[in-house]
Amino acid sequence: MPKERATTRKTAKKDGGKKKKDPNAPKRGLSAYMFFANEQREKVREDNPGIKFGDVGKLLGEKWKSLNEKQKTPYEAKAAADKKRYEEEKAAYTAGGDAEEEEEEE
DNA sequence: ACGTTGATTGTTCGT
DNA sequence: ACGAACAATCAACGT
Repeated sequence: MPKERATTRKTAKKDGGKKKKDPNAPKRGLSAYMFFANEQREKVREDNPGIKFGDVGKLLGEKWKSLNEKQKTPYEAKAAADKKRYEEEKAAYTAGGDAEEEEEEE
């Protein structure tokens, strides 16, 4: 079973991240929801003037799933495109090794 | 080979 | 600035 998610990951930790697994930290790409929210956020709020995050968030989630695969397609497509972006970092991250320039000193 | 985990992404709103 | 519900992700790692 899935573990409970309290949604409290560490966002934007301190710069002095000391315990990171990825040396280059190839942040993954966005998620379909991210794109979906990017477009719906306006619409949702527009339909619910005065609505707050708590409601918008739930509203968004409901609609998100309400979409047909076809409707999510554009979002998924972006997600995939974004993932591709990440793929790049990951590639460099994996390729990295010794012949890679890296200026990260503190 | 398979499964788990962890890390991450963006929105809104308020404090 | 960040935290929290909302959802996806999915790549790397471990066994």
